[in-house]
Amino acid sequence: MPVTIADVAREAGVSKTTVSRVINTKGEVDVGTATRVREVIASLGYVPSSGAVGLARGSSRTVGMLTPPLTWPWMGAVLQGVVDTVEAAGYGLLLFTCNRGAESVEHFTSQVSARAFDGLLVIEPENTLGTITAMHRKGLPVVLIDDRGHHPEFPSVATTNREGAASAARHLLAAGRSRPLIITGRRHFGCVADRLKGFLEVLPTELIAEGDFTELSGRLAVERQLATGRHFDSVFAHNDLSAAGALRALRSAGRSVPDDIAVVGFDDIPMAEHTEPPLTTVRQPMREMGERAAGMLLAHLGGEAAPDEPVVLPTELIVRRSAPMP
Amino acid sequence: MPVTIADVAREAGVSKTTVSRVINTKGEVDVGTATRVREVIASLGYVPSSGAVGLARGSSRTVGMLTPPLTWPWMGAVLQGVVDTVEAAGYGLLLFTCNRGAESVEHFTSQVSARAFDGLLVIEPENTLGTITAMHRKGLPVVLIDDRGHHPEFPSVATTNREGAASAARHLLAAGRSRPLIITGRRHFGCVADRLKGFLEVLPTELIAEGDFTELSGRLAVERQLATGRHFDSVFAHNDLSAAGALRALRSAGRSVPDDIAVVGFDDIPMAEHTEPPLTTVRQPMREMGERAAGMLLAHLGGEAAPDEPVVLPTELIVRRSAPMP
DNA sequence: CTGAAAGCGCTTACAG
DNA sequence: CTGAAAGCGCTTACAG
Repeated sequence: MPVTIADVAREAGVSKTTVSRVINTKGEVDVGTATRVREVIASLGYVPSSGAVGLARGSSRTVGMLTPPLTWPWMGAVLQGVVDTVEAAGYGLLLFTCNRGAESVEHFTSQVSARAFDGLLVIEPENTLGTITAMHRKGLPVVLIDDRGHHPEFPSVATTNREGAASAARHLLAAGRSRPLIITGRRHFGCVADRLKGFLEVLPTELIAEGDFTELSGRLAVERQLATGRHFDSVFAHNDLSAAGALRALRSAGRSVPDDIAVVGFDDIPMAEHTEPPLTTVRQPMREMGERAAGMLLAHLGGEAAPDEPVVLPTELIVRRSAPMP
Repeated sequence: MPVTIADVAREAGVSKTTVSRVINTKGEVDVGTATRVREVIASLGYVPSSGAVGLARGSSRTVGMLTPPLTWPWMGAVLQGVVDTVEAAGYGLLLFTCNRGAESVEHFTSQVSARAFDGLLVIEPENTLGTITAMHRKGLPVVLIDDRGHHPEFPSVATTNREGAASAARHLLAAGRSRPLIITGRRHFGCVADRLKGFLEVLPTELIAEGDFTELSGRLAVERQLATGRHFDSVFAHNDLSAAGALRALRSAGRSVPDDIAVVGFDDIPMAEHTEPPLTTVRQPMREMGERAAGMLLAHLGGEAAPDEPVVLPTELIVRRSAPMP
């Protein structure tokens, strides 16, 4: 039903080969012929079938991306960075999410989807790393975004978790805070260990509550700490969501931020500007991470060797009112 | 290099036809043969090439999605709804963004990408509607998400903008507010006209400021209104971002929310829970919209007739402290 | 229950 | 500068 290259060829009175050549501007073609072919293409509204092109060329000019839930507050930025980069290179982006746990990963792997893309971008695969590694070993180019501490055998891009946390600690220290409460993410994440280490090296404390990156866990951590009656003068939360929870708990308890207690988060999600007071936080360049990861994958597909060291992008301390400049 | 159906056939001592049959569980196959083939598939790690399958079958089992910037606060929810639905049906999702304006739409259209998908999901195409309509007329199934007032010739899913705004007005009225300031989005959006109308029918006012859905525009609208000295006792913002701006401006000016001025937003983005005070808002079921739109497209691809009326999902008033129950 | 062969819509040496 | 033909990896009537 749709118009094919054969239709164009017939209409223009040339061979399919010639049509293909003008489309891909490959090899010499008579200027007159080329114009005529182009006119026919336009008038017929011809668009090459990507399936056929991919089959013939042996590549799909598409990259896949496997993501955690898209409702995570920083996913939009990463995704935007990836899409921009991929699109600018004339590639397509095939999106997968592993919401439904291991089952959906199986699905993902064995689906026709495999080989629908030339390379794969992965964010925080959790229980997926084994599968991904297997695919990588079979020859699928893979780049990991925001490695959380599993050091995979493929390239990855990360941020300076340790140094970022250290900068938060230095900031609090400079503001005269000496008894911080740390609200971590799940301990098995590599980034959590790094942030903990970076912070503690600068500003040691034994007030450490394990959270899970949710607003609720931040709120609970502060409530429990207040209940113990043990003094603290600041909070360092491992992400902005739990920092927002901490802010809320402090306000409910009648503590003033930052006068009584300063609060620093991590991520700089859009919400961080809008909490009360606005949140001082360690910014992760999520969009840039998406761009870099996509760029690395594309370069690899283009034949460049993959870097064997993880690419590490710098964090930046964003100072707002929850922990102002001293 | 990768293993093909021919490799499997050879290894299992059968024809490609038979392999294809066991993969697609089509036609009768001897149980023994089937098991053997499956073993070979597993041991070789064979995965069909989606390009070849699509070419042979004439469909790609992939849907495309054209989106505005992914950093918009409610995009994650829509996208998640779409991905879940599409994945559950065994389809892939190809993501496109029209960041770079008309040029990127051209690109999008004429790219190999066209025909890489069987159907297209579109959010708020702005200047793209013409192109999309043309593609639709050529036979591409299209579903529009969150129609903003261009009533296209293809199916769409929307929310009850008018009734949602009316519910906000009734809520303010019940709380004894009679002088609202309305902060709209761009006037040429259909949803803006609907929200304006729905609100004004219940609670007329001549205090109307045109905004553009940004935090800044909400802040400025309130600042200007305060500068005029004209009294107002509430704000109805056409989205949560500008409502957040309004909250900030009111706080800076020393006005108490909700005591002096009640504020109601629209959308219920994740941030709405975390403003100070938390925002009363008209919730749009973004995730459900994504699910429904994807479901409609899939059903259409499956042969069902497209509904000729837009599907309209109900909004819901979420009451928080910025405009509490009377 | 199974296979040989044609065909899906392209690209790419190979000839000319 | 141009074309005929083979081939990419599948599926699908058609025969048996």
